[in-house]
Amino acid sequence: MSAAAKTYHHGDLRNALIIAAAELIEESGSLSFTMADAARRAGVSMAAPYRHFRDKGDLLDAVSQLAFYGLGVAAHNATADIPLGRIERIVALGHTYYRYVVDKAAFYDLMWGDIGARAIGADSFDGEASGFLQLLRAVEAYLHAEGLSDCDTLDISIKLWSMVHGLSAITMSGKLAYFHPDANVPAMITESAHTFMQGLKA
Amino acid sequence: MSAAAKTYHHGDLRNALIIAAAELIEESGSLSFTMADAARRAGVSMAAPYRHFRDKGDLLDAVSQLAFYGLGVAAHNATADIPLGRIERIVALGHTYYRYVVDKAAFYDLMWGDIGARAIGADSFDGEASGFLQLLRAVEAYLHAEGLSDCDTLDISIKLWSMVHGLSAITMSGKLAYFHPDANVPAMITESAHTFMQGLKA
DNA sequence: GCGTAGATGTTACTACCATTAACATTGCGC
DNA sequence: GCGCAATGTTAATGGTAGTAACATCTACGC
Repeated sequence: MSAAAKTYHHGDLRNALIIAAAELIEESGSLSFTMADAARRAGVSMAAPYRHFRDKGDLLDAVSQLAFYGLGVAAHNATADIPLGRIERIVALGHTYYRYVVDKAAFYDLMWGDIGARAIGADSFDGEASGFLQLLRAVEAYLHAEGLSDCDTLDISIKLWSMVHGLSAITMSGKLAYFHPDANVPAMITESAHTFMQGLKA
Repeated sequence: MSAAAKTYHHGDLRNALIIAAAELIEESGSLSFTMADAARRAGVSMAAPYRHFRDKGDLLDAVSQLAFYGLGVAAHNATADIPLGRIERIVALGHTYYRYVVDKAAFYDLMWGDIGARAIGADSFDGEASGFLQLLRAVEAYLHAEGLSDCDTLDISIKLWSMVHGLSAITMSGKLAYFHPDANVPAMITESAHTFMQGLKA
């Protein structure tokens, strides 16, 4: 059916609602959109969403997965031409992560905030699209190339991820600017990765 | 007046509300308490809080400051007997941070979440109680003791903080357990700090 | 084809919550 | 002590999440 066709049944309301919610979140810069807004944007009544999502949190879960997926895609695109084994590939992943957090600031809370609530349904990490999987690969290749094969890839990947996540989170919270207004965060990400890798060799 | 005395005027309602809100947040493990709840717990009508706080966000701001203050106190207590200049002092601060985030999980969103909203009123970092100030001191002393005086104390402190914050945040979000269920986070904090410092010397 | 079961939508609630308005009490400066 | 500003109270208002009862469509067995 055409986009303009008005049928009693929407056809793909579930996805339409996810997209509507994502748009509302991006536009408003917060998670406080109303179900009625999302429903209106999808062109249905305000009760219709409850046929597809138990409650608002359930809808937010779905948007969250979309956000994680988007991060994975961004990571893939950003590193496609950088050879495995180079630290530049790891650094590029870090920059992409930071950029994603900054650009999609409103998604941040959705992905990482609200501890416990949406923590369980973490299927967002499955599959090739997972940004973390890409980091694991890049780290593994780097460690191999540098003769650090006895290091724990998973352990190191998590530590690198934490560094970047922490820097991104602190920046976005506004606290960083409070005592280091002119911090160059991407540069710090690059340096941190290098310093850390240097420390591994010692 | 005694605690049980019922007077028309509460006497210290502002602080009573902050404490009530903090308790409700800890008990429920989320920020979704109602103003009516906080007011009831403080023993006043549901409209009374609005004489002291513009809205709920304003009350949350106040609780947030309390949370930061508590972190500073915890940091101070945890490092009192560890000499300045030792890396152990830095590591202890990291462990304290992590522990605070885990123990007061519900405060996490308040302190770091909701990007932009409460980001501006960052007075939480002022004064001696600030945990970050304590980190700065510990890092400065360590760099001096190790003959790394040409390093930028602020820059390194922020990087160390980010590492710990990232690890704490990722752990609390539940995502870490998804692919590394038996991760020993405190150990990772210790190792990260050592590896990073080692990298500085290279 | 056709008829019906279940999926999906709709309208019309309910209950709750943040916030405000109008009114009451009280402590403090003069 | 007097009067006013600060602080509380009760009673709306408006808005939102979620539910119930009813309507329409779609898919599938026959």
